Amino acid sequence: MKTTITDVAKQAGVSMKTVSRVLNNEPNVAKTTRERVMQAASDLNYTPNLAARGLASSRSYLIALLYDNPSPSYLSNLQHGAVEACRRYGYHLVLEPILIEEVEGPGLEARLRRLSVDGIVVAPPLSDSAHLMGVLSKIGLRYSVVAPASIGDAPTVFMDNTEAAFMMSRHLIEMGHREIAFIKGPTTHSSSVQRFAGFTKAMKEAELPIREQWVKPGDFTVQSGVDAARELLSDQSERPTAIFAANDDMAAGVMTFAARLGISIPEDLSVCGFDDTPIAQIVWPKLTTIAQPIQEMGRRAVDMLIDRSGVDPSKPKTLEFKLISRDSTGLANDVA
Amino acid sequence: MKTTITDVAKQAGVSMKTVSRVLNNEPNVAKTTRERVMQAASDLNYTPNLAARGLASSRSYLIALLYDNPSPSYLSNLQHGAVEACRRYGYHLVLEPILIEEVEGPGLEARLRRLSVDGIVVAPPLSDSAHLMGVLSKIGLRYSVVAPASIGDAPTVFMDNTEAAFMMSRHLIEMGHREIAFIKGPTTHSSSVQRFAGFTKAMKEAELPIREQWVKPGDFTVQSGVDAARELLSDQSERPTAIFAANDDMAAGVMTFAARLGISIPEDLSVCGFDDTPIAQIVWPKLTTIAQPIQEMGRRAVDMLIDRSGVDPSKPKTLEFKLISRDSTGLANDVA
DNA sequence: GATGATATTGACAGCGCTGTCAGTCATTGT
DNA sequence: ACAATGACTGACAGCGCTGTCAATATCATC
Repeated sequence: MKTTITDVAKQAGVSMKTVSRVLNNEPNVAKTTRERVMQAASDLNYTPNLAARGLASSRSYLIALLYDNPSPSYLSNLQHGAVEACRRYGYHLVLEPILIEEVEGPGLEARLRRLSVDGIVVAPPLSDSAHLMGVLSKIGLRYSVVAPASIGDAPTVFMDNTEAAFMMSRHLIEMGHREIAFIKGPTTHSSSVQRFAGFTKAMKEAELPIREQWVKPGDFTVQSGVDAARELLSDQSERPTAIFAANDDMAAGVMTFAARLGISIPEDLSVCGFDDTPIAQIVWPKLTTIAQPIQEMGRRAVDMLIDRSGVDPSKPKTLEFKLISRDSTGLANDVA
Repeated sequence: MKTTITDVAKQAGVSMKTVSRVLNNEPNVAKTTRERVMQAASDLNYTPNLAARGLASSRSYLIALLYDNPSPSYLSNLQHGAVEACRRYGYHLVLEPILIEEVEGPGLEARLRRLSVDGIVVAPPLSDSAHLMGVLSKIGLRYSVVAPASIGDAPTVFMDNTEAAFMMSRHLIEMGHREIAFIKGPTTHSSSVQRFAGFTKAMKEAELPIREQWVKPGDFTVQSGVDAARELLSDQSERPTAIFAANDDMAAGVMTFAARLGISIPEDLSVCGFDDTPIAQIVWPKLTTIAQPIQEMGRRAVDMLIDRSGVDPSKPKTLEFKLISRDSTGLANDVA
């Protein structure tokens, strides 16, 4: 037999409503009453029925995380931050994977409607989809966005990819590199577009030429890094002294390929990545990269959803990145 | 204004109950009625209110995943499988991280009680805790376990770590290795204990000696792999020809250290890992390892929770592993 | 000591759905 | 033809909680 709020009320000698007030930390309950109720509740091992509470108050105490399989470590960090924030507020996080291909599909709206959660956190790359945001707004679901760029008018947590890539490029330039190659990410991700933009900006500012053949496409996989490296490094007479890969996996691919060619890092070639995934510390030498505060992003996204005081949707919250200089970048070796 | 089941009933000209029957796929509804209701529901863009449904039927359509930050890729795979299975049944997965230290603590029981989900999937390493299972049973929560070993009488999904490690060891032995070192995982994980047991068994069967100084402790981190490798490889005159690390990260650590020493893999040294994490394909040469069907485990764990037909808790479901032979293992080079 | 403001409490009516049970048909068997 | 079966449907009473609103108790003020 499940104990209900009525049992507690009886035990404490008060009305159901008063028990409810105590349990929800509402004001205007006498201190002694509050204590009596608390005691009764713990005596009876009472736990509220979430469904009933939800039905009566039309809240679910659930937040959904919408994502489309990003890298495990990204997801795991974001989740971690989000769950932590949820717990602070007594909420729970439910997982809702949505393939980016499904976003424009017909079933999406029904699926989101059916969700019945109090709020939604949209993670990249879904956060690039204006269409998705539109549907969310239309349905009237509250949501916040973890995004590389701010779109729409929902609360957004933000990291300046352009600026980060700019700093990283400057880091290389300051070490004397002039022949810098770049491996791009998928052009559908706005974050990878921005990373390239940051690189371009730094090169322009330093009045260095961007050689077309030294800008390679990639898709964020290790393999695409290897492929790009093959093209970049095979011509001995014309080699860049540094390669900036738009993420760590591709940078790892570059390092792998360089190792096979006997090119030593960072003496003959500097390599840097982006994201500071676990792999950055696994490769040898350890990878210079950009650390994003992903957990913090998850936390903030949930904060903005639940505690909307002081949230101005028009002002996305910008979080700081960190350039982590490890061992894969070094002074340029002019011997070309 | 949210549309309710009453609206649909009116629109279709039937009773609420009949709408409910249609929506829940209950039998004994005339085909034409069913269609009329469906039509009405979709016309009105109706979506059931989960809280109300939950209150009335005392089901929540939620499954919780209990975990204590395993590696991101493990978690991500398990989740993926679990979420997929949940979706098939119209359930959702909520995340419930629990630190292993908290398991014995006082707040745990209250926290689990408060959960109000229909079922719980317990992931390793929490699944090693008999105490946790005890609490779960006591509360009367239905749960299933993803575990390296079967404990208690809950439905369990199972992979035979011992057997897998045995096979891997045999793989090395068959390639002519006799001097094989082993790097253990944390002894608190039953899976790492089993992996070592499998290794021992294979060595015994092949009548090969297990040298004590060639069995090193580790904690599943890359660094511990590096440390173990340092001890294992620094004495040139007495080097193993193969190293079996109890997980991929440590194997990667070994490879990194070997590279620094100029030891080439697999010519001078064979290395193998366990788990087939993404890193196995990132290192060079690619790592020979054991692939666990983690996603499948997540899927099964949820299946057993929701569709209990044909589940015999006393017979844990054993899933198959795969030995993936890549490039980090090769024939023993007898030149010692 | 009377007045209004404020703090504290409870009665009651649902929230939107499903379980129970009873009722209406159409179909089958004898 | 009549009972017995089974298919189909609906009325109704909650599930366990919270919102609303009214009632009462307490306090400060002049």
